[in-house]
Amino acid sequence: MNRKTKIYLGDSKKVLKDFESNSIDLIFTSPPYADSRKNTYGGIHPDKYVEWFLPFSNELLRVLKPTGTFVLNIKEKVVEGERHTYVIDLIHEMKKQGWLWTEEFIWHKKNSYPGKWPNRFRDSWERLLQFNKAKQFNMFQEEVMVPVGDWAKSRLKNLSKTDKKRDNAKNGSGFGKNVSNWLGRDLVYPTNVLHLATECNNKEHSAAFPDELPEWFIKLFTKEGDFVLDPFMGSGTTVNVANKMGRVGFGIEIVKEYYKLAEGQLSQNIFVDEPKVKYGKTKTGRRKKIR
Amino acid sequence: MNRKTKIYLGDSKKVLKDFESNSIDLIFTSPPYADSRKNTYGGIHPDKYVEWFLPFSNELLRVLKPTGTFVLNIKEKVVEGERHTYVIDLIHEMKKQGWLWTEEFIWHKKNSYPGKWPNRFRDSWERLLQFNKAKQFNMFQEEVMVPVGDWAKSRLKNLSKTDKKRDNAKNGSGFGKNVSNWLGRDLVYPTNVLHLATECNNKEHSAAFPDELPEWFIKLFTKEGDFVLDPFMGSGTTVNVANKMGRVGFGIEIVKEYYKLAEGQLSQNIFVDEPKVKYGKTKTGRRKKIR
DNA sequence: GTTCCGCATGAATCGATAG
DNA sequence: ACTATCGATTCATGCGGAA
Repeated sequence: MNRKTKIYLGDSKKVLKDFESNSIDLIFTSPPYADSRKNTYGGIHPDKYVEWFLPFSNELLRVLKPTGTFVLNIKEKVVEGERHTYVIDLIHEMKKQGWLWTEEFIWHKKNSYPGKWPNRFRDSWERLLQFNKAKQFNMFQEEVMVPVGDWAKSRLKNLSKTDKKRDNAKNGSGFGKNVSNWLGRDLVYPTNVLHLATECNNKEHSAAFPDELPEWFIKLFTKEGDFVLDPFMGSGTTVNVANKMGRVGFGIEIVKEYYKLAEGQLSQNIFVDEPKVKYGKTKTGRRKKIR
Repeated sequence: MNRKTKIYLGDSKKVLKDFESNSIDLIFTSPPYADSRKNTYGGIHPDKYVEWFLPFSNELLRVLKPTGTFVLNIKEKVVEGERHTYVIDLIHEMKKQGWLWTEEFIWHKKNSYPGKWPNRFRDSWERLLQFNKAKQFNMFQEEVMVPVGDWAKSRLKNLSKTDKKRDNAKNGSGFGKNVSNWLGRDLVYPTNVLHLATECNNKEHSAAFPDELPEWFIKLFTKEGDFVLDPFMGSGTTVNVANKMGRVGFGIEIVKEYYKLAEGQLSQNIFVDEPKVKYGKTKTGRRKKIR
């Protein structure tokens, strides 16, 4: 198997056929939501969502290592005043395929989409469903420990951002690794709620999640050199982060426009890794803008 | 119908038979969790949970007003390394009964139960499933507005405590109503994530939730004089809070020990409401301790 | 180089209007 | 009647320009 980060343009169901069975350590993805991203995959109707998704999850089950983990970022839409059931239906059907539904993490979004309606408040959270092939899976809990106390969450957020910048400036790789060093001590294990802000940077791909999201799960479920897959790559956040963290990232995207975005991001990231542009201000600035 | 707060000792399925149809404005409850509170209703096995719960929800559907709301606090247990599906199964079955699954709020528990396991982190959130009989239901959004900005959550917590105390000292009822006045302006609507601490006050009933939880939903879904029902009353938090807020509370509990707890709490609360003990420090202190 | 302020902008949802 | 489109609503965040 290819040991270098690589992205593919095409349908995951087909592209994955060339992937070896039991080869991937972590699958982290945020598939197109029902009725969103209409250009992609023809825009899936909520009632057809499960049926549409199952062929993908079946192939993902095959390529995942027995010790690997599949983290699915998803949230059901409101349809005619009710939460649609396609997500909980999907859990049932994936269990039938052989997946274990190990855990449900919550992404508590600090800045959720605004709006006011007579019958509901702003939706401020998304599901991060953890699936596994076996009850024994790799989990490196120490890698995601956080400072103790009330201030932990906001502090961590600021820390990780600052830390990343400084770490990038110094060696251009493995950002976030040294978070613990900055605070030094009194670390505790986190919970199953992640409290992160969405990012509004990415003008060209609206559905991007913050780096911190895949970063957290990559730290938790993989070690350096492991294989990370995002079958609905989008603008490539997961693959890019995985690559920066010294993992081997694989990304698949069917929309050429998004693929190109990811390609640009990734090549830039690799470029930054080269010694000669270690202090390249222009590149750094531009990378930041495109994210 | 009885217009005074009242609690019943018995099985909700039977007690509710005497309740009029379409009479309750809000049902807020945290039923015995699967395999928890084993004395209650014989301790329900996760695999039997849905089957066990449906007769209750069917009766609740009957007594709820068409404009009313049912808020169900629940979280699935881990069984053999997996999250059990009885909660999502329950959503399906309740929809078949005629319930609308309008929304899923998250209770993000600030101080979750401690512990460490090799394959999962501490569970730090619970579901608050909102069900309705009709798409048009009462919702008084202005009653739960919060201060803007980063400081909102911690600020609100302090505010509501102070406010409650001062409000109680002055007139002994309707705590929390004037929260907005203390800050004065810049209030925003909240989201569907509630970030509250659990309370460990109640030593005698382990499954108790904080006052703020029913308080928030009572403010949101009812006005003064409305009827609030908790068919799995436990130590009586919901009924007690409802009563303090000028609503008519109905509580049903099958375990005599819990019923007695609730009875003691409630009589104390009513006692406090009487003018002559307006400044009774002892009573206030004790009530606070027992919650 | 800071800090401060104004402004645009979202994985949204409802209800009304148009076809 | 049923579907598609559009305007109104709302707030945390990051950006750019100004002091």
